[in-house]
Order: sequence, then structure tokens, then C-alpha cells
Amino acid sequence: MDRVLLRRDGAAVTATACGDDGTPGAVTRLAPDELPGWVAARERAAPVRWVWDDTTRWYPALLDAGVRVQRCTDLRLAAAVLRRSPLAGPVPAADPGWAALQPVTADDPALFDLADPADALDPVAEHRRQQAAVAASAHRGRLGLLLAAESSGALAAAEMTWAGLPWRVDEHGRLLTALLGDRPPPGLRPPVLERLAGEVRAALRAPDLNPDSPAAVLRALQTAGLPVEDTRSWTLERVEHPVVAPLLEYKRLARLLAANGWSWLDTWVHDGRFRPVFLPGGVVTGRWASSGGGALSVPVQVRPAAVADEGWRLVVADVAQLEPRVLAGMSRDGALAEAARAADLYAGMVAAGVVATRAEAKVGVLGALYGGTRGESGRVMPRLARRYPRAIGLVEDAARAGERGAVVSTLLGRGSPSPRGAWAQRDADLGEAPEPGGRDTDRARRSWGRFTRNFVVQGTGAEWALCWLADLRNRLWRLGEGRLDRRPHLAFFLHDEVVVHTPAPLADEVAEQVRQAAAAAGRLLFGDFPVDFPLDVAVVRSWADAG
DNA sequence: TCATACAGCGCC
DNA sequence: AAAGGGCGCTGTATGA
Repeated sequence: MDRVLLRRDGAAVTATACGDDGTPGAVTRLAPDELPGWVAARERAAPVRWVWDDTTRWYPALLDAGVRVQRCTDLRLAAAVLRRSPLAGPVPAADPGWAALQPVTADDPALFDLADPADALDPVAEHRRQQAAVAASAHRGRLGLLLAAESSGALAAAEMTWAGLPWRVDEHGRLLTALLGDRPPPGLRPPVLERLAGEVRAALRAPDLNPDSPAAVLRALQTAGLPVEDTRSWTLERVEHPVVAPLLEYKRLARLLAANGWSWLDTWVHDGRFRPVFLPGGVVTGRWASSGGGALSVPVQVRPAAVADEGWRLVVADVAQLEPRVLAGMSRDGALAEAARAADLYAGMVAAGVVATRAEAKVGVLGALYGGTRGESGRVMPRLARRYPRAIGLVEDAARAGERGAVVSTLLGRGSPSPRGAWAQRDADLGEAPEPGGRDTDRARRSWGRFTRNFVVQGTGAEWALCWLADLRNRLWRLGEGRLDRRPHLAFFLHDEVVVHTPAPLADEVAEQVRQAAAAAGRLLFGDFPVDFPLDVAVVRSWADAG
């Protein structure tokens, strides 16, 4: 496939044809306003992979010009993966400028800023270096897939920000008013919160208490004789006192107001769209982060406001129990895969007689993934280890590796960071089994082991989701015609859930493609190993109607 | 006055 | 019911 590397050159853009090994060939110089048309023409002519320093610096302008590209290599993201990947071949380190490069946002003038640090980097050299690192890898298939998926994610992220999630300000406002009362002037509490604050103060005989101050609330609770050490909801729920009910209600509604109230609407919703910035690779495990509007934690409470346009639908799909399924696949644990054959993996475990109840299954699996050893989860673990030795062995190995300061890897080769801190330094220097340390050292060690245990599963889960998203993106494109936002398109992505905005007549076809993309992602990562990734798919007007 | 830390809670 | 992993965001509190 043709590779074309784009770079800025003063006011112009140069497009360099590259071989698969990154060897530069013919160069075309373009004025910036020629670029979209030229890219569109190349896209129409033949498959091409666009190579650029950073998708956030190139793609939004192309989308604004009505140009969608099929595939790219994002050198910034690829450099970040290769820098940590144990699977990368031995090549010289990248220019440290690549690690320092930050993504830019739409209102950021960086693309036309002469001081953009991206311009000091040599994308041709970095591309050759990266291609060499993949070519020299003992697992070039996996690593190449990871880089392609990461880059596809960057395209999908930019497209989702560009299209936005349809959001009804009127619906959201109605919801807020119903729960909080009318919108107050700036600096004042809405009526319902003001009333609850009064009830809390009365119950604690603390007329000046600010219920938004955890420290002040804690002092007031202790003064009233309540045996609490913090003011967390679940702590309060275990206490009997007249203040508990109004205080919990206050906290619930104050949270809604602060995180997703009227000022959230003013700030993040414009022209009927919520447009968060998605940051692919923003989390060490490979999950996406986001910036602006708390996109990855939009509460269920306000999802009724996400409503498809007139004549359109939302297709909402999520994977049930993604991580244990991924664990079954990556460890090739046939027994766990068998349990995963059921739509509900936990029910599958009960059916196989591993545990007595679904609740037990869930607590045990979560303990295996997160490193829970105490209580219920500690009691179930030995049974899981007996029945699912490969799966449990894999996460236990990852935990032990982390505890001795070693690096672990996802299926496709994303490496965990090296631990910081004295305990890890010493082990790394000695290159041998650690001496027993003090209590704090042991705690830090076990804590890092829980991180690496979870890293391999969460990270491989993120890889599955990336493959799903990348394939779905292309399937959706083929379903329609014209501009991206006139066709079925991705509108939101949340770790293991996607929201597609589609013309209503295509909704059922979209649902089918979402399922096929999930099956394809499973085959891509796990080949013929029989592990299912069943989806809950809903065709709805409002996000709140899914699930 | 500004920057940073912490508490708390939303999501997966 | 939480625990155990990963985040972002908001308010208050604190310290320069």
C-alpha cells in the first residue's frame, strides 16, 4: 500500500511518497488550501496510508474541508507505544521531542503557530525508525496491528469530536429543573439544594455549616457524636442519624449540579452537540482519556438528553464483561472461554458448577482482575484458580512480575511503565529477586503488582475495543454517502461501549455491522480460539433508552 | 492572588 | 456493599 508522509514546510505542505520501510521517494509541494483536494483525490484513486506527526494537527482541518481518510500512521502515538513496548525491535531511541509532543485541540492555534514544537521534529526519520522497530520485532504482526489500531483510533477520535454527540439542551434543562428547582443566579444554590442544606444544618445543630466542605461536615458529624472518619456516601449509609438522608441527597444533587449542571451545558454543548476531546492512548493501559466535559463519565442521570436528530437514531452497543472474555482469549483458557459462551459469563460459571451464585462469580472475577484478596473474593479465588488455571495463572504471573519490578505486556505489545521508587530501583540494579523490605516497601510492591495484574487485562481489553472501533468505522462509512455527518457515524466511545448516530432507515443495518465488527475484532486478536464477545445493541432515540 | 493537594464521586 | 485496577472533574483547603 502507498504511504504518503505529510509535513509542514514553512507555509507550504510537502507530501513525500514512502516505501514500506519508510524510504522517502517523490515529493510534492502543496499550498495549504490545495491539501484537502489533493488528499481527497489520492483517497479516491488507491488505498493510501497517510503518515503524519500527530492526527490532532492534521485531521480536523481535513474534516472541516469535507475530507475523510481511511487510514493513517500517527507518529506521536506510535512513538509512545514503541518507547515502552517489549516487542519492539532494537533500534535507536526516538528524538525525545516525540515524547514531549502534546496533542492540540480545535481552538488551539498550534497548527498555524510558528512555534509549534512539532515542526522541529523530523517525521521522515521517525517513520523509518518506527518501521525498522516493527520489522525487527519477533512479533511484528502483533505490534504492527497495535500501531495501526492506535492510529485508527486517532482518526475515529477526531471524527467523533467533529461530529459530536447530539445533545438536547432543553431536555437537560428540564431534567435539572425537576431535580434541583429553577436555575439560580450565579453564586447561589438552587432551591432544592438550599432546602436540603437547611435540613442538614438543623439536624447537626450547625447553623453556619457549609455542606460543600468535607472537612467542615466531618467535624460537624463528629461533634454530633457520629462514629465516622470520613464523609463518603457509603460511610454515611452505615450510620443511623436524621442527618444521613438529607446529607446523602444533598451530596447526590450537588454532584449533579457541579459536574453536569447548567454551567456544564453552557460550556460543553453548542449547536446541539456535545463535543468532548478524546485522547487515544491517554491512559497508560491504552485506554482513551478525554478532556473537557468529563466525557468518559457522563452520568446515567443526564443521558436522557442525548437524543438523535429528527429522523435519525442512536445505535448503542456495549460488550458484556469484556475483560474476563479478553482474559480467556489471551490466556487461551478453554474452560473460561466455555463459560464465556453464555451471554452472561457469570451465569456460565454458575452453570459449570464453579460457584454457587452469580454474585459469587462476579466478586471472584473482579478480584482476579483487580487483585482483591480479602473477604469474599479471597474465598472464591482458589476455586477459580482450580477451574481456570491458565487465566488465573496469567494474571498471577503479571502480578508477580510487577512485584519484582519487571515490565509486563498486553497481547499486542503495549508495555507497562517501569515502576518508580526506591524498591524498584534497587531490584532493577541487582537484577535478582528482591530482599524482603519494610512494611511500606511491601505495600508498594503489592500495589504495583495489582497495577500490572490489571494492566495486562485492561490493556488487552482496550486493544480489542480499538480493533472493534476501527473496523466499525470503516463499515459505517460504506453504509452511506456524502459527508461524514450525513452517513451513519461514530458519535461516542466509552471503553467498551459505542454510540452510533444514524439515519433511522439504516439503524438495523448499523446494528448488524456493530455485531460483525465485534466478531471481527475477536478473530483479529485471538484467531480461531473460541471466545465470544456478545453485544447488547439497542436502536433508540435517546441514549437513556439503551440497556 | 495563584498554584497545587485532597476529598469525593461519576464512569469503565 | 465494597473491595481490588484505570481515569476526569469540581469544590474546598492550604501554602507560597
